[in-house]
Amino acid sequence: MQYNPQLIEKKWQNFWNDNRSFETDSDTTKEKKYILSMFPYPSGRIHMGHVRNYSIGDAFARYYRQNNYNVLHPIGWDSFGMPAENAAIKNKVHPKKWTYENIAYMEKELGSLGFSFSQERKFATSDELYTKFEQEFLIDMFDKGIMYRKKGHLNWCPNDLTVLANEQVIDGKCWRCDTEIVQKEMFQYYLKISDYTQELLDDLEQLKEGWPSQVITMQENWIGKSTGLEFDLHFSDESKAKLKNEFESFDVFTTRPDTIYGVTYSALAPEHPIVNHMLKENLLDDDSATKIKAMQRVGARDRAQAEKEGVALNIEVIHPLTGKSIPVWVANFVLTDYGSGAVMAVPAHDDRDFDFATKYNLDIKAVIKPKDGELDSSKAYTEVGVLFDSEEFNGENSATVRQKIMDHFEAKEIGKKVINFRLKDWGISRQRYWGAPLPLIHCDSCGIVPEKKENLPVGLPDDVVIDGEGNPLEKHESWKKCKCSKCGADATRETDTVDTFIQSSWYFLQYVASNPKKVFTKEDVAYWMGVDHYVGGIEHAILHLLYSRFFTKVLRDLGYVDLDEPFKKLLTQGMVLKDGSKMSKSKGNTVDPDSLIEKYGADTARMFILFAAPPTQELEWNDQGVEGSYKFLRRFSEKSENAVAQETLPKIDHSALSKDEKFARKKVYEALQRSNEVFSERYTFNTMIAGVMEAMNALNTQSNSDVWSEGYWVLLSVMEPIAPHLCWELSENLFKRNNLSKIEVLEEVFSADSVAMGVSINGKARAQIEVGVNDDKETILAIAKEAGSKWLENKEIIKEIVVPNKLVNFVVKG
RNA sequence: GCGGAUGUGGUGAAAUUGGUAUACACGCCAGACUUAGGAUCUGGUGCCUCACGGCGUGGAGGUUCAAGUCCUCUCAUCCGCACCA
Repeated sequence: MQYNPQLIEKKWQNFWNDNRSFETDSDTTKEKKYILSMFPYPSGRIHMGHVRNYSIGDAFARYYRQNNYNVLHPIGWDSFGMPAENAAIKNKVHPKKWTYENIAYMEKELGSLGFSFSQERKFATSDELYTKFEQEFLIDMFDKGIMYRKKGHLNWCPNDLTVLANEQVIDGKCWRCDTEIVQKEMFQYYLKISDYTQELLDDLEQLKEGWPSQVITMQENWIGKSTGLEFDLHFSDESKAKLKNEFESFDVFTTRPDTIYGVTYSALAPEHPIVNHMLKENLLDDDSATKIKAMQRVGARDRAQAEKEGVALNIEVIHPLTGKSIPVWVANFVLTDYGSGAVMAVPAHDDRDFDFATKYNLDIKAVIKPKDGELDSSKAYTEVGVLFDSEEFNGENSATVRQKIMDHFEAKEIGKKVINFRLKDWGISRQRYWGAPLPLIHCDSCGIVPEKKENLPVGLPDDVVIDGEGNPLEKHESWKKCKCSKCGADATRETDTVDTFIQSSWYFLQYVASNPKKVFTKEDVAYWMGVDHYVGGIEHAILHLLYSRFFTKVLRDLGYVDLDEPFKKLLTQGMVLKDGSKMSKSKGNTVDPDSLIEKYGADTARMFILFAAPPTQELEWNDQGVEGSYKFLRRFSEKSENAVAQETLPKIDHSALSKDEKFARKKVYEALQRSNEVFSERYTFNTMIAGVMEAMNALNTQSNSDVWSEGYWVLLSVMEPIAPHLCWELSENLFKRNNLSKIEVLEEVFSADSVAMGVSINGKARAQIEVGVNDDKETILAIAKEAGSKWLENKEIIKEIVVPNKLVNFVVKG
């Protein structure tokens, strides 16, 4: 058949639409597969990353459908977020209009690729229904204290009057107007992810089977658990008086209690309450106060780059074990939001403390030395060693003594063992319009109360002014006005909307809803969750995947689901590159999917993208490679003329076939076998496609029409997940599509009378032999000796090794 | 600095358990058909060598009858985190 992708692709896309071909089966006794590619943001047009993402997911979905699974393969739109609002500011388009027009256009693009998505379960997260369900969860979270409000330090742009996310601050300036960002303390809503850190860490264990190890590691590091000692450092009486008796002591945390006798100073973060107290009460000289204020102005990001700097506060604390007095400093390298924002400093055994002590000429006191060898006093010794100058702990191993010292502190009730996490509570407030409003009400007498559930959703007003200055909701007086849900008095709505990561933290649950107009039920979740294959970019390794895991656990505890982890298997796809770097508009190295499809068709695009590299690896774009995929599909189409139309798999007497015919059948079933392996464990679609090509090459060397027909019966089924349009067309014409289903691997084609083996001498390949499959070891050795006689002459054979079906190795001497 | 990944022909890449390294494709070369070919088909194609043969999976060692695969060290590139006490 002449290959005309434009014609057949349109034809089958219409067929699939008209026949609702990819909806789920309501029979829940069937075994299920939930195949999900991460949903897209409706930016305007699809790019190659999308094509790769959905081609991988679609291959899984189609494969499992052929193998009689009940397959859920949904898609939707992650449609809240800043770009819509930025477009509104720039082009005066309403965010809603911009978003939904983009969705319509991109749906057309995705449609032209022939992906087998469920159409009935589709939604956009900016749909009011989705917001309604989400607001119910948020109200429950607020009631249970999982969502709370507190003051936090935030990036604030004084020109645009809005909070910015960390990634929107570039070199300390607003990404849009270039204004210097200030740290502003304001009220924010948070989700208590800190209640779940230990579980999020522990449950990574059950994901190790199905998730890439690097993602597990990244999450472990991000959660950042550390165990150590927390204790108070008490001020001397003199210092207490100097601080006007406002402070008795402050907390420090250390993971190195073994170095406790080496503490020579203590350091506070510039934002520490004691520092602020001293500034406020004018307890510092002008010069010191100025320096500290300058430190406070530097953002966290720049501080990490800056040189170590400090100011002596001229106050002192008492060492908890030795009773000696220790000076207190302010240091720019002490983190405000980790631990208590204060540290004990051990310059002899910590690089940072060493640098600081050297710069300011502070005491350095070593208390650990190497087991053998001398202590090098020109730098900090941070390895494990033996304690000295440490009173009762002298001679102990520094690693094992940590527990003992912590026990000692606990026994004396001057400190305790604590676990610290790097992961902080999730700040979810955004002072933005295009997001889901927090369903909360501020009432003068009742405080902050949730909206009544029957009044949900709290939707967005359409008539807003979006000019990039401040939160449009804040300026919308009539929208803000409401009644208190508790006492009925006049009240105002909360104007913060939520982080869009909230929407993507549960969208995969709403897809399982058997009635898409209602929120998912426990039964839906019990049948469909977890996601069997989750496909997406590695860039979501931390945020999205961690938030989704957290949200799932919260919904479990709120009684919505019986589920601990949402994603069983995760496949992180590699980037699509051109000329060695990531495709991007600014580099001008993009390839437009639309024009590719127009020129070669969707099947070629899908095939190339799966053939050029394994899915987890980076993919280097190559126009000639695309051409190659197209040529293969054209040949695949044209050669189908060798097959004969029929409705069942032809029966073939294998023993009556010629060598080439036997070989062709073997290659065909090898391709099928490889396809089963690839989908169940390896995901290397490139090798699966190579197998189909090999089978085609082998079919071409013979002309038995039964072998051809059987070959097409099998290969069309194997290729269908990759190039569905062509395969449906050929299957329809040849086999009434009876072959697009589970096909058993025919073992008989793998049996052979003889097998090729290699002969090597001293491990060096020398000859090839052909032996009978039933030949015993002696016969094989005899044949091998004959073949290798040239290299065995006048040599003594010391050892003979026969690896059945593979090779014979002679070890010789002389 | 810490953590992770990758390194194989001219190129993208195969090699599933330690067992004939380079499957499949791109490119290139030659030939056929052709007025012509950037179409199609056939054959060839790791490197050195006229050949015999030798060398060859980033590099150096090691284990083994046998190493791309296992071990030790090392180099390069990429990614993530980065003063987390």
